[in-house]
Amino acid sequence: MPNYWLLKSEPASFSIDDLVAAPNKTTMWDGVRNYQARNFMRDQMKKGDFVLFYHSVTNPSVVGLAEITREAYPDPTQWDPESKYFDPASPADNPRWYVVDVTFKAKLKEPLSLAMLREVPALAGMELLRKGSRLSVQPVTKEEYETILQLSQVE
DNA sequence: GCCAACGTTGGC
DNA sequence: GCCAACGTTGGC
Repeated sequence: MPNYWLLKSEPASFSIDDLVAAPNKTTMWDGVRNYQARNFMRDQMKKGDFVLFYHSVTNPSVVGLAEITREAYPDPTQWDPESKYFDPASPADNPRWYVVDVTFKAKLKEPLSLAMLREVPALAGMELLRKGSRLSVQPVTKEEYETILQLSQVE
């Protein structure tokens, strides 16, 4: 059984169009530096899992669909002193941070804004809509995912 | 730009 | 182990 996820990204740093433009429409989801998010990626994400791609901060909205195409492996940026994600405290033999590969599937015809999603009763329990929710990698139920699909018209 | 909600750090 | 201080996220 596949899992369903929502991944947040600030479009100014990495947008759905950046994912479309990436080689093989695939990117390494690096820079996650939150343990709860890390645990989801490392312990639960499986190849073939479904992903909602969410733009935060600028016009917060679900903007597209993606897929997990490679399961967790160590995040190389944690050992790169040039990277802003550099973590000198992460041991080479016991990596603290992980990435997965994410591949583009589709854009929504129209973004589904946070404000719109808040008005959908079936989504009332979504982590995304919880006050103070900041988790950038979060599980979504199959029902929530399918509700989003129904609300959106995928290109 | 403001600020609420979180997560992390570090002194004790 | 507690908790104040600090830094960050992210909606508005």
